[in-house]
Amino acid sequence: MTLTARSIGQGRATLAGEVRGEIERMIVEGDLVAGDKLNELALSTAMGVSRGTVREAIRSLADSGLIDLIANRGAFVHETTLSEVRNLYDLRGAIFAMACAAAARRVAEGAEPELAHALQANLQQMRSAHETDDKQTYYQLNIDFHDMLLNAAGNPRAKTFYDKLVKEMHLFRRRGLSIATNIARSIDEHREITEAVSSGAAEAARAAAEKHITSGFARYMKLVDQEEPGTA
Amino acid sequence: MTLTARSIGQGRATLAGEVRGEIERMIVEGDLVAGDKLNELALSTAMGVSRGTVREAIRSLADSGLIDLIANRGAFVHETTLSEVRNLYDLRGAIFAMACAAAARRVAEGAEPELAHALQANLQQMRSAHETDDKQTYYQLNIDFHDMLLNAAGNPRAKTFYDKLVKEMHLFRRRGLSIATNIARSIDEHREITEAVSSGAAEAARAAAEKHITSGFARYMKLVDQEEPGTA
DNA sequence: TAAATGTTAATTGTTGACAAAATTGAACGT
DNA sequence: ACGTTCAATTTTGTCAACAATTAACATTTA
Repeated sequence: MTLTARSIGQGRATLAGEVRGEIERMIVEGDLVAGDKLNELALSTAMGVSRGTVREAIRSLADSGLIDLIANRGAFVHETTLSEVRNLYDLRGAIFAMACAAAARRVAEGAEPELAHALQANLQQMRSAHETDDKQTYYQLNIDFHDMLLNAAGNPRAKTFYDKLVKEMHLFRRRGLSIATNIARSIDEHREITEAVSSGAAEAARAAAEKHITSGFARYMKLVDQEEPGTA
Repeated sequence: MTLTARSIGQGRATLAGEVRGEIERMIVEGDLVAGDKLNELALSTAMGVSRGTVREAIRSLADSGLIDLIANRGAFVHETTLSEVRNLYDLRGAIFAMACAAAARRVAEGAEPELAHALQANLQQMRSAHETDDKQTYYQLNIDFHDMLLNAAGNPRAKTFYDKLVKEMHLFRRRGLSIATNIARSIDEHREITEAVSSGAAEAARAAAEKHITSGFARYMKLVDQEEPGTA
């Protein structure tokens, strides 16, 4: 592969950074699946860079949770177990709840004059996307909704970690399970969050956000269970 | 420096892992302070390993938040600002609250038969350490208390992240501020958490845990403020 | 003097080679 | 067949050298 032009995205001032992004893409897009081994030599020749550079990229990815490192044996795409998914949902719920509470406080302080309007707009678009059954748009709006709140919380560290969690959860979304289950219910939960945040009610926002993630997990579990019963 | 024998701590199967631990120690113990530059060559000759190995160690530390990486300029010990400390406290509170709620649920399920007793014992020891003004012991017991709860939550990922946060917060604890302020109050908050978790009351445990971290932050801020007013 | 420019030194980025460890698989015996 | 031993091969860990970038300093010029 030749390093493409679009690679000039963000953390890519250096070659290793570019390679890192490429490997991450391979994992997220399913080129590499859970359990796969990352062969340093193979990757380096495939990408036309040196082994050391690939090695550096892999090391940098390891802490993100997408990759497991075993000394003298190599790097493997992390295999997320069902119990880990539960843990990830718990963590994500905790972060998101905290972020929504913080966002609500900032709204109350007048620090986020645009937020209420933006959330409301997103909610409306989501409803029409649902009506027209536009999954693609719905999916993006859903991401945007959570991003807006995370950004409004004014806690960049929280956002970074949240994004990591979401990325890692995608690793488990292999079996083609559609994420979108019970959309109507999910949208209503978004409405609750929007109202609480917009009115500056921190505790209500926190509770609504936590509930949203928790029931999201429940919806997901239901899907998994009916697909492969008795794996829990 | 020659790599000491005690280096056989945890992530030390490989040389780079050992170097990483050594650099981390330097940062935590104050050998390297915020803003300091990490010179690859200097470190490598000092430790008697190759530059590449030091480089790998530094890269691995970067994601932990202790170190900032700037392309073509090098690695610097992260300078934690006051607003970042607030963010870290918020995050830590969210994780700890979630963990305590999870621990309470596990107690309710009978999955943690030892926990209530262990927490109670810790509480008692803490009280006597406070009476005899044994700061060293108190400090360790405080760490143990939080560790027990994080472990009981059954969420290793949460514990890892929590530990990272605590480590990063230590970076800000330069100016010799004693961490132990209003110990009596802190112990009473521990009692609240202990009671909620022991009785399996998840929501109460969550609230008590969150309050504990929040008021810990308030106590800390009071100290900082009276030391250098007008920095917030 | 101060700003701009050119030159040199120091430091990071990248690479290829060598050493050590792990995996593979064939030969061997039971 | 089955497991064990051990050499051959592959793969990772470490190192030292080279290239590219940045920082420091002297020199020129307005």
